[in-house]
Amino acid sequence: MKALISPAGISAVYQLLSDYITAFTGIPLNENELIAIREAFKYKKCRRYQYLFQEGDICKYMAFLISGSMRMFAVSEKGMEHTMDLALEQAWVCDYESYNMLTPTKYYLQAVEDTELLMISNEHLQYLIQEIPAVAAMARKIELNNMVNRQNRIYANISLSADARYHDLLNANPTFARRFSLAMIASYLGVSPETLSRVRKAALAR
Amino acid sequence: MKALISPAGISAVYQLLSDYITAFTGIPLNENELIAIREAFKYKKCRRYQYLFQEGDICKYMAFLISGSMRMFAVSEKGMEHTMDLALEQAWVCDYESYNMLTPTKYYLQAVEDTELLMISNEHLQYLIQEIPAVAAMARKIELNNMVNRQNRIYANISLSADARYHDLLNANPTFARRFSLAMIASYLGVSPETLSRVRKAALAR
DNA sequence: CCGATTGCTTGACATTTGTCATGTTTTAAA
DNA sequence: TTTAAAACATGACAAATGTCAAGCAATCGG
Repeated sequence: MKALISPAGISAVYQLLSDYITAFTGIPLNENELIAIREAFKYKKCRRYQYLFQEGDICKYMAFLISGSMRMFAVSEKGMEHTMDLALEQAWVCDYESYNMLTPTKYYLQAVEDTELLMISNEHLQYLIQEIPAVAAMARKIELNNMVNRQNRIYANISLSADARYHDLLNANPTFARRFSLAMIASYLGVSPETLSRVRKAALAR
Repeated sequence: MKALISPAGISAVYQLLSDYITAFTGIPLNENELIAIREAFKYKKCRRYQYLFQEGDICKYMAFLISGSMRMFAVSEKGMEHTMDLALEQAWVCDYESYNMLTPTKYYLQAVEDTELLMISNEHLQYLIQEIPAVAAMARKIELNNMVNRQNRIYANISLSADARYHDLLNANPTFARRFSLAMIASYLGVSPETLSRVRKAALAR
């Protein structure tokens, strides 16, 4: 059995987060801020296929991926899975609606690979935002990026073919093809796995 | 020629905005706050078909619709219009990306009918957010609603048929069918006008 | 290393949606 | 009111995508 914890240990995990915050915002963190961040974020490891939440749960935490990958999807009445989000290390993931409004989520959040997370509740996050300028800047920037990404995804959905949407997605996220199964990517794009398989084949022929 | 200004005059227009803020947030506004709001928002009227911004412009203002309606759309390389947003009175509209990052917008914002607006620059908005709790709550709530709406639209796009997307949209916005042309709604849904026409016909047959 | 499960590919065909052309209806300006 | 323009509807057909079934390939636990 493989070890699930980072070889370098928990400490390195928090280091990764604070490095990310500093790099992402351009604002350094002082010693007190580092401590507050360590106290606010819970470390968690998920095995492959493990769920962080399921339909009907409240999404209590926003999660920062240290390693591994996750996907968030909904299940339609006919039992089909529809992928709302795909996330790799250094990405954030949560159901924004449930997290902020404390309503039951429509989604499932599942680890695609063995995954390490740092999780923060909304109360802790609001506290850090108030106290730490770098965290405030980060939260603001994440929200903005999220908004822009969703806008672009909507535009792709209403204007592009399956083929174009796929190549757009890979262009923005070149590693997705290696890290997520064909079925997951197809479901993210809103096409059948068969269609995506044919799109890939057509791309090879060029 | 029809008069474009509200019969009741400009004052009533600002009253509408402050009533909206109070009702939307549940937080009352005091006299000083009302004055600050009046100073921060510019009144503007747009004739039908007039553009508030075009591709390449910076979206300098967020607009609150007092009356009328607008749509925001992009034009693809093949010259097709793709509607990102449809807005009626009491709705807010802007290109969130351009407004916040000061980048040139990809979109056109056009009045669908003669429209009255109250517009606010990002600097003024940030100031009001700092100074007025009700405005802070409102901005937060608008952002959250926006995020949720986009998430739901993405889910509809990747999981529902043209027919289901149309009826979903009308369910959430029953007046859209009267206020926006078939072509605009079709382009919002990401289907051809002919398809939407047939969807409507099928709905009648039930 | 093996078998079983899962993921992927492929073909045949069905369904949905798009495109083009044309005619009708509605709208708005003179 | 009249007329031109725009919006909408409809039929015929084309293209894109979905579905189903079967086989192949990769993966993983024993």
